[in-house]
Amino acid sequence: MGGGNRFQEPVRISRRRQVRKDEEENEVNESFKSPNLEAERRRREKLHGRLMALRSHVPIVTNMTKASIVEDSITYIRELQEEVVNLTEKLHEMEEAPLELDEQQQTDQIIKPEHETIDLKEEMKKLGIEENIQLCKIGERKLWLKITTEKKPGIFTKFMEVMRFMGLEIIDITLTTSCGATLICSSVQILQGLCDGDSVDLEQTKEFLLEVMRSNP
Amino acid sequence: MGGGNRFQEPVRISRRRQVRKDEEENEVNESFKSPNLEAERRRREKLHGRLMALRSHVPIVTNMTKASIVEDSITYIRELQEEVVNLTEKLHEMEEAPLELDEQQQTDQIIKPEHETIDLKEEMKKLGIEENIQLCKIGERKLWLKITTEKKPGIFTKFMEVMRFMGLEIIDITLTTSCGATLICSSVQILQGLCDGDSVDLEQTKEFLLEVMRSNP
DNA sequence: GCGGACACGTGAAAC
DNA sequence: TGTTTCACGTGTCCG
Repeated sequence: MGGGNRFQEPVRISRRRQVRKDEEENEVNESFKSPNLEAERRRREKLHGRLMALRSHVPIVTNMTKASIVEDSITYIRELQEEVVNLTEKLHEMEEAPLELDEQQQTDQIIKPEHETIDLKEEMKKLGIEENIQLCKIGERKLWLKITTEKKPGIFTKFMEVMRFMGLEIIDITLTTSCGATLICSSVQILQGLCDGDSVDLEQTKEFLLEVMRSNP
Repeated sequence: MGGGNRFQEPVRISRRRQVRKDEEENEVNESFKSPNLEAERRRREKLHGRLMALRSHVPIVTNMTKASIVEDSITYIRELQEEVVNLTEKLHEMEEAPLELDEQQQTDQIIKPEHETIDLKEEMKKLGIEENIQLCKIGERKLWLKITTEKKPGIFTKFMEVMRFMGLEIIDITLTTSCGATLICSSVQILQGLCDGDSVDLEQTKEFLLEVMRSNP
């Protein structure tokens, strides 16, 4: 890009307009026409100020030119929008746990990576409690599990005992209690047993966890 | 704001310039001067296009005018920036767990809401292990605690047993294991005991947790 | 001197 | 009515 890089300084110096070259030659000459002259001046000034303000809000400016300012601001807006999308995505990823009970149906569809998902909701309903267990195989020797149950003291301890007994090592786990309900999400590493050839005996794991749920410590 | 709301349509119709009113009167008249006429035209066109593009990237536009477009885009950029800040803040809040061990010093300063923070790092160091316990009172009957320790099987179970024994109800808890280390963050509700008048016996809680750390199940 | 970028003053249109 | 915004053509600067 060639030409004048910097903004051209206004012809007038102060607030009031200064005589231009034309008017210098023949001072008042015809003077006349300028119904909206100053108004137009103010308008230009305003737009100029806005553009400078816009420029000050954009971190990276390739060029001082007006078009470049607007262009850069567009790309910046795009970057910001994408960043917001990514962040909310990440946030929702981590917020998977504190879902409302009603929203679980959605989760059932979203999280179904490799293997089948065992949904015991109906079976739990027969027992009169709103319990729900989901198991997913998310890797060669990794499981993802989610448990919703009533808040019962000691159930978490028993859960941990079962996990340890089954040779499942907790990689990470979150527990949240709200309104008398408990939600547990966890990824576990399979240390021993449970492996039947290439796959994991999800049924056995389910049974053990069910036992924990049913027990009243 | 009075005047022309919509952008004025260009005088010329097609690509090539169209005669303006001045030139209509006396066709070729003097024709002459326009060394950069078309260049200027292209420049205006470009800026106009950029502004329209900018407008298309801003969801809320109060007015079609140029200055308004720029102004709205500024406010939009501000909103986006603030949103990004808030989201990253939230994200870091939730990511408190998988902090590097070296970064704990920062956390010690950041999270110090109401009561004193008990840092046992030196004491742990004497024992030759990189263990760290922090307790904070975050409410009338609420504690926030953070434990970093070696990854030892069964330590989590024992931790849960201690919590239950002390009458501390887990509100929420996260456990993360990485590189042989375990990080536990949890908020707990104080159900019974532990209360000494208005404050909580953090020392006693600390001792119990310390016992869990030292035990080798 | 050519091309790009700017401020300027103006007529017209929209409200 | 007047005010506001626009596109236009021009002079001018700079690399």
